Amino acid sequence: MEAAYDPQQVEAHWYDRWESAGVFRPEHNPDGAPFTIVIPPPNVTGSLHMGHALDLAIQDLLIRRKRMQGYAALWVPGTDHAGIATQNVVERELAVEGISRHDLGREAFIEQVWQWKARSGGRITEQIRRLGYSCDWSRERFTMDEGLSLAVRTVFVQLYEEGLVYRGNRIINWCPRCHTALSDIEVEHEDETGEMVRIRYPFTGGEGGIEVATTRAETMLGDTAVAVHPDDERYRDVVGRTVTLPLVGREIPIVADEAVDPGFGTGAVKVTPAHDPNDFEIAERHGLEAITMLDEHAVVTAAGGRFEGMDRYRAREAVKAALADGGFLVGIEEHAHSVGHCYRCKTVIEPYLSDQWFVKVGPLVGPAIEAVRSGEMRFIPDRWANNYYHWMENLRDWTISRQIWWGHRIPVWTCADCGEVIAAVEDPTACPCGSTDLTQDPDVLDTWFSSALWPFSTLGWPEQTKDLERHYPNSVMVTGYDIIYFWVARMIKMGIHFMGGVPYPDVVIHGLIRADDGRKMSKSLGNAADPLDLVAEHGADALRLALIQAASPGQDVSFKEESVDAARRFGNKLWNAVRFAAPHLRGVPASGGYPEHPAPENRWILSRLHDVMAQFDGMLDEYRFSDAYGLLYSFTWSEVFDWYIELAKAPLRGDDPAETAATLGVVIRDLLKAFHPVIPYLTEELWAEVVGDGLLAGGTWPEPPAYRAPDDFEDFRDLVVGIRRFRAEHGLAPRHELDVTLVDPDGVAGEWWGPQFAALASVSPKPATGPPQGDGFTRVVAGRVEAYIAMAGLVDIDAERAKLQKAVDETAGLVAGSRQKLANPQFVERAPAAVVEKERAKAAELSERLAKLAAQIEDLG
RNA sequence: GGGCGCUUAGCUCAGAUGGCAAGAGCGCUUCCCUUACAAGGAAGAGGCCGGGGGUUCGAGUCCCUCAGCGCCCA
Repeated sequence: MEAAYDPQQVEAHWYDRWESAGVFRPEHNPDGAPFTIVIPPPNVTGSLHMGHALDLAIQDLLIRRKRMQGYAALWVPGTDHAGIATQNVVERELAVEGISRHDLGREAFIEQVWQWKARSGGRITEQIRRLGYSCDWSRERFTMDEGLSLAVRTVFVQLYEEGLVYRGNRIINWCPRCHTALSDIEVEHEDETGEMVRIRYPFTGGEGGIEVATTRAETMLGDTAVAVHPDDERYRDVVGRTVTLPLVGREIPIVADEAVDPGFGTGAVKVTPAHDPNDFEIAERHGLEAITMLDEHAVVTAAGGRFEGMDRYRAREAVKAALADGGFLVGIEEHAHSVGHCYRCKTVIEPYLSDQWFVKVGPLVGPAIEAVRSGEMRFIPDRWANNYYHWMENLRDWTISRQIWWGHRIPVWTCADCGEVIAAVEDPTACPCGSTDLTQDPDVLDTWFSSALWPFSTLGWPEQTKDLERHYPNSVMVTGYDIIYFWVARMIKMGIHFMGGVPYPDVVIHGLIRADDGRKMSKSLGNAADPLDLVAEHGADALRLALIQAASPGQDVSFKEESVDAARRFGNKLWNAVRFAAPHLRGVPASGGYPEHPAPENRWILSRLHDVMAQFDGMLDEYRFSDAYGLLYSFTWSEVFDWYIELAKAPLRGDDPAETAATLGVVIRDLLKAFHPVIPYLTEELWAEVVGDGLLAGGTWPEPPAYRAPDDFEDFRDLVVGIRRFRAEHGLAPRHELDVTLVDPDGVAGEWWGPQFAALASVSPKPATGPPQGDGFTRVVAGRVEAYIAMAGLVDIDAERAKLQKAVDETAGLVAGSRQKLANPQFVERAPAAVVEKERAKAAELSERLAKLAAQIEDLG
C-alpha cells in the first residue's frame, strides 16, 4: 500500500465493477424484502450541485445499508424533462444561429430538443456515477419516456373524466419572456420598492371625483370599475354612480364589494379584471367586462388607445405623464410591495387572463392531509408536517397548461365540425360525429404534473408490472424542504388517487446548502461550491462524509470546504490504519470471526464495538445520520486508532499475536462495513486489503456480538493520561524517564497493565502496598489506584503547588454543588433513583479526588 | 399580516423524550519526525448555552416575553 491515501486513484475503478456485478440491482438480494427509493429526478439540463450531492448522499447511505442488511434494495434513477428550462436552453442555442423555434416549427424544434438531450442530457447522470451513488441504472427513467408519457396521458384523461381536470378562462401567472402560464408556486415573490400612484377619477357629468391608488398606473387603461367596501361611510353615497376613466373616456361604475380593504390607500380601488386576480373576482361578482390591455409580451394592446405598442414599463411612465398633464395625477409615493418573478428567468410576472387547464385540487387534498394526520405517512423531522398542512389547506387550483412545445402535449382534441372536445389516451382518428378534422390542444403540461407520478410511473404504471407490485409503495422519500410543495405534496395526492395508497411512509426532509457567507448558494452570487471541483480535489468519499456529518435533520447546512478536507484526512487515517494492520492479518472472514475469550485489551475494544454499533444502528433507524456518523467517526479515531491500535502493538509483536490480530481484523472489517454507505470507494479499496473476498458493496451489515468490558480499563487509561499529562505540564519529553510507584489496594491492575504501561506511557511502575517514604512525590489518581511519581529535581515546586491549588478550587466548587443538590430533600425524594445514585457517586468521586489533591499539596512539603 | 426556524467555545455547528461535571470539526498554545499516518501523535487553553421572567427537586433542553438574523406563505 502507498503511504498516503490518494482518493483519485481509489475512486477510479470501483464503480464499473459494482455495476457489472449487478450489486445495484434489487435482484442482488432476490429473497430480500423490497426496499425502494426513487430519486428526486434532477433537471435534465442541470449539472450536479451541492444540494443534489447531499440529497443523494443520504439516499445512498440508506440504500447501501439496506442492501447490506439483505433487502432487495432498489434505487430508481432518472431525470425530468424540465419543460421551460430545457426549451430555453435549446432556444438559446438556436438563437446563436439566428433561428427561432417558430422558424423551425413545432416538430422540428422538438426533434432539436431530443438531439440536445442525446448530446448533453447525460451530464448529470455521469456526475451521479462519479460520486459513487448506487442507483440501478438498468431501470433509469426519463419523464418523457414512452411509458411515463403513457402514465401522464392516462392520469390526465382519468382526471378529466372525473371532472378534476378542467379548462377555464381565468387569471393566471404569465411570464412575458417565457410566454407561458405558470402555477402559483412557480412565482417567486420579492419585496421591492415601487411607487403608489394616486389618481383622481372624475364623476361622470358632475363635480368632483374619487381617488384611487395603484402601484401599476398603466393598468388603468383596462379599468372597468372602481370598488369600495360596502360599509365604508366615506363612499356610501357614491356607490352606483359612474366615473369617466381618464385618458380613455370610458364610463365605469363604482361598485361595493367586500373584498376591498377600506384601510388600504384611499379605500377605493380601481378594478382591472383582466390583469389582477382579485379584480377578476370582483368583476365576476358584478358582471363587469374584462378588457385585456396588455398582450402576451406585456405590450399595450389596441385597448390602450394611443399607448398601444408600448411595453408595460414605458406605458407606466407615459400614462403617469398623461395623467399629470390632464390634472388627474394626485400624487406619487414610495411604496414597498411584493413583486412576483418567474422562477426560471426572473422576469416580472404578469397576471394574465387566458384559457388554461387546471387541476381541481379540492377533492385530492383531503385524503392527502389525512394520510399524514393519521400517521400513515410522516415527515422527518415532523415539524414539516405543519408546513404541509398549512399549504394543503390553502391550495388553489393548479394551473397545468404551459404555452411551450417541449413537454407532454395535452391529450385533448377539438372537432372542427361539431365542436366536440375529446380527451383520450390514444390519439383519436375521428370524432364521434364522423369528422376527421380534429385539432389537438397546442399546450403541454407542467413538468411537475409528470413528476407527481414518479413513484409509480417509473415502476411501469399503468402496466401492472412486477416492479410495481413489489416496489410500490416506495420505502422512503428523501428531499429538501424547498420542494415539499412542488413535488412531495403532489406525489401524495396522485399516489393516493391512482394507486389507492400513499407513495411512501416516510419523507426525510433535509435542509439547503448555504455558502460559508451564510447565504444560499447560487450561481449569480458566485458563492456556489461546485461538488465536482471538490471531488477532484478531495474525492467523492470526503465530500459525502463531510455532507453527512454536517447535515442535521431538516436544518440548512453551512458549508465549509475545510470540512471536506477534514473528511479526507479521516480517509487517510483509515487508510493508514489498514496499512498498519494488513501485514498482521491472516484471512479475515467476510463476517463472524470474533474471538471467544479475548484478552482484556481485545475484550475492551470488542465491547465498545458492540455498544457503539448498537447505538449507531439505532440512530440510523431514526434517520439521525449526522449523529450516527459523528459517533462512529469519533469511536474510530479516538478509541480504535488512538487507543486500541496502540494497545495492539505490544501483543502483535509478542509471542502469541493471533488473537489480537483476529480482533484487529474484525474490528477494522466491521468499521469498513459501517462506513461503506457513506465512503464506498475507500472502504471497498480497503476491504480488498483486509478481506479480499468479494465486494464490500455486495456484502453484509456488521452484527458484532456483546462482550463485557474489563472493569479496570478506565483506570488504566486514566493513569496513562495522567502520566502523559505530568510530562507535558512539566515540559518533559514524552519519553523522559520517570520513577513511578503504583499503589493498587484492590488489586484491579491486571497482568496486562505492565507491558501496556511501558508501551503507552513509557514507564515501568514498581508495585507497592503504600505510598513511598518521604517528600518529593506527586500522585496521579485513577479510581482507587494511585501512581506516585518521583519529582526530584524535575519540577518547580511553587508552580506545581499553584497548579494543584487551581485543581483543588475547581473540584471544591463541583463538590459543593453536588452536595447542595443531595442536601435538598426534595431532590432525593422526587428525582429518579438512578439520577440520585449517579449524583451520589459523583459527589463521592469528587470528594475523594479533592482529598487526594489536598494530599498532593501536602506531599510537596 | 400569518407560519416556521435560528441565536451554545475565535469560526461553522451538534446537543431526541428536562438529570450537563456542556461536545465535535476547524483555528489557537506547548511538546514530539515514537518503525500505520506530520494529511500525524501527546497534552492543553477557550463557553454565566442572545436578554428578562416563569414552571420544576433540577432548564442549553419546557412555557411566556423582548431583541436580532433567516426562510416560507399572504
